[in-house]
Amino acid sequence: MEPAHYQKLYALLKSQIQVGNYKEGDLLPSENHLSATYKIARMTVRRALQELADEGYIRKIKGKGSIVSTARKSLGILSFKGFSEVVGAEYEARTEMLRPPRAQPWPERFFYQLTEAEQRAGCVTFERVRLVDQDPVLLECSYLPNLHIKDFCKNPLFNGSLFKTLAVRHCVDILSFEQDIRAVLADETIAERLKLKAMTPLVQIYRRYHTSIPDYFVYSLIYCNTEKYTISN
Amino acid sequence: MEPAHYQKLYALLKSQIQVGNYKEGDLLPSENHLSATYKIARMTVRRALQELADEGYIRKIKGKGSIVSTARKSLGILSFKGFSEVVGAEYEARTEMLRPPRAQPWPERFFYQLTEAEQRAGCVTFERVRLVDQDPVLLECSYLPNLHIKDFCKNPLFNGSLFKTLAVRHCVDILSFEQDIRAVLADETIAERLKLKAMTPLVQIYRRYHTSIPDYFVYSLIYCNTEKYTISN
DNA sequence: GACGAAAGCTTGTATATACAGGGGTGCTCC
DNA sequence: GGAGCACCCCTGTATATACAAGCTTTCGTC
Repeated sequence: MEPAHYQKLYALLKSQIQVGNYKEGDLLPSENHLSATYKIARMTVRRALQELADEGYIRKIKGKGSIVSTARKSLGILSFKGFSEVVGAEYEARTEMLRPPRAQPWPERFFYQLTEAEQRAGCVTFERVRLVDQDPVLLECSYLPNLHIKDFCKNPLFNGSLFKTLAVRHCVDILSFEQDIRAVLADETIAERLKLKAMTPLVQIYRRYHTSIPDYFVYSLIYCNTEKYTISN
Repeated sequence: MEPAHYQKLYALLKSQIQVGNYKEGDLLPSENHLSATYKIARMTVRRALQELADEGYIRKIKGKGSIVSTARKSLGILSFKGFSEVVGAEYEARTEMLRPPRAQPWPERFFYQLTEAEQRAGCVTFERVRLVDQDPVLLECSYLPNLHIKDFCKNPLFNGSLFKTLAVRHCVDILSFEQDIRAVLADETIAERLKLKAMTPLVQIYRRYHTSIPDYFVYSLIYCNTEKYTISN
């Protein structure tokens, strides 16, 4: 069945934002303008804009218009926050690719139960470290079922972002996630990667991201050193 | 200014659900029925129901109706999940009040920056332990600014739930929260409360809950033993 | 020139109406 | 009695219209 008008407009505007045709701070065409342009009722346009606003793609201001806002609303993407003594300081954050994307079979005893289709497809996996002020504070291993992501390994990540890469190049949108959090002691492998003493307490996070494609999930295993910074979401 | 019709209907239905006039699984009156009862257009009713659905109070089913669903949608309330060997087992969860609610000044060096109004009002604080299968796994210290919560300390929590107490008795709704997560080693005090060895890694969570009252926040400091269970949200 | 009112844009709320399509009930026909 | 169909109630989508209210610009008056 064909998608509803409001869904088509929603998808259209969203993709334009993601690709960058509308940039952060830009004013979207007004509701009446969109209504006239696409020959649909204003209430239908409003419905599409409402969904964009709910997901944080735009911010609507009465009397003014709809403003594009890249900052997705509370999808709980990990971010860091300076702790106690360093509050207010400025950070330089950087991400390093430790192990570039490669197609391979899933690890044995994966941390989430995989469907048979996922199991068969194998996975694309890579490993990144995030550094704040030269300190490695986060180790992230990402796992994507090798489906819907043709040629993923052939190019570097779009803007250095996995989510943007999936959205722009593969039409896969991250909608939400579930996560399991534990506190663990660093083992030698991780201690070496994060340059810390063994037995340092770390936050370990298993994540399963839900996408706009039914039954297509993206997985991450994350280790965080929270001595100097906390994890916020 | 008077709230909009859809907001009034939204608030009315929400409170009826919270109080229990509509129970989980119940069918709400149909949109046309509500429209006729309250003499407002069906589209306006739909708007109210849409908000309830967005927040997970109801689940709408085409051709059937709106079903009340107590389980709030992903507000990220902490829940536990059995880990590896215990997946599938059944748990008996219990909460114990270690230190009952009491009004007192705020602790020195509180983990979130307080406004002057909050500082002046002082706080109501209490401490609870959550046990799973007799094991204490979570220690939660809650702090509420002593405003809008008259006689909070005089009665036990409604249904044992802080959020339900605030909603039903004080008309304060929890809308969202921000949190800071760290991994720490248990000190002696906490080790004793959670009956574990010192130096066990714990997940420490600072939370600030946003409520339906502007500038009114509820705070929690949480310690979790994640040896056997993980934290999900 | 400065200030203020008015005009003209925007989004927000509300209504009435229409039709599509899913769910459930019950009836008819076999 | 059972399968299938018709009907009714429900939510989903879409439209046209109206007015309220916020923001910006323009224009006119002082």
